[in-house]
Amino acid sequence: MPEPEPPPPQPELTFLLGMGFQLLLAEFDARVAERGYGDLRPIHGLAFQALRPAGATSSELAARLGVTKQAAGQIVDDLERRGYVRREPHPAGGRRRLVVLTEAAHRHLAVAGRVLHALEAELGDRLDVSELRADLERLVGVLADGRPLPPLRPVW
Amino acid sequence: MPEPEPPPPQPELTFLLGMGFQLLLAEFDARVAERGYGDLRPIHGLAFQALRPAGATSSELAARLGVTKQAAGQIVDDLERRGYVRREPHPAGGRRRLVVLTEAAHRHLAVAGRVLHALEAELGDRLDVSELRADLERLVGVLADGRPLPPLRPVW
DNA sequence: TCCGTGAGTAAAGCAGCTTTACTCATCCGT
DNA sequence: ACGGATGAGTAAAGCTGCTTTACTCACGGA
Repeated sequence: MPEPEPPPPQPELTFLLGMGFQLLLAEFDARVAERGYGDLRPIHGLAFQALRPAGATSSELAARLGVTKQAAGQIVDDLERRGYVRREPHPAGGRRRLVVLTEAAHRHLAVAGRVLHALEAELGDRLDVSELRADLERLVGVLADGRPLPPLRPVW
Repeated sequence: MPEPEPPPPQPELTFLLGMGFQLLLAEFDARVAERGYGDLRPIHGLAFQALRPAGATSSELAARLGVTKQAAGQIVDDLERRGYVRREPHPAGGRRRLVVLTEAAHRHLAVAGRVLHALEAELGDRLDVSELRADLERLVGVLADGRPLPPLRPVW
């Protein structure tokens, strides 16, 4: 019989990472949606975190999210229409405008944080999460190879 | 001073999974591209794997990739134009057509396999990959909760 | 024979971006 | 004081990789 090419020997590490991320994020997203935030995608949560401490301009937001400033501007437009952010005059003046979170966004961050920690705690009952976390930190450290981590993006 | 919400305590597990996947896939993709396959995206590799043993109809391919049959049809059209697959009459007749891999696709699978294993071997020199793999298998098992694993998709 | 079923195709629509091309306000060097 | 250069923001079109809607066609069985 013909022997075309060796099959992947085990579940590939790359595959497992992707599948783990996909399943965990899906579960997180479903639970957050259950709590009334079905209108927010992961990128919105990342935007909230990027804006958390004191706000930012949409150009700064663009850099932190790894998208163009036009895309960031569209995200901010969308979030503003839905009451999650406000645009305020920028203290440094110029053409800048400071994008800041509203109370609604802070409430979402609090809920999302609680959901995430509850989820990790549940996982902690079934496997050694701290070992996994330590291994992943090493993996990320090795692959980043001294460079700063790029923004987290939809991958492909 | 106001105390808005607790900051995430550590690098979140979800974040680390996503970042690990993103970095590892990017490195894999770059190395495969260096070997002359810059024209193939991850979805094409997944399609090759789904078609490997004896080919499949494009509807079967759609199911395995988790996309509509129209999307699978477009992927097949694209791969056919570029010489990675052929459409043959289906032995079971009907309107079906069997999509099979050409030698070019088998060569790509062989190259991609070697690159992936080399990459994992390099990581193995710097961290305990088998422990990580075992942890990830447990994580995926817990999150899948008895259900079959869904197709791997771009996540968000 | 006719109908149901499932494969495949065609065309339009859509989300979420990027690219290209600008407008403005401020800053800095002369 | 002035004339760029710089960087924020906006506008509009384009693009990719899908989905949705709507068919056509071949076969299989009642």
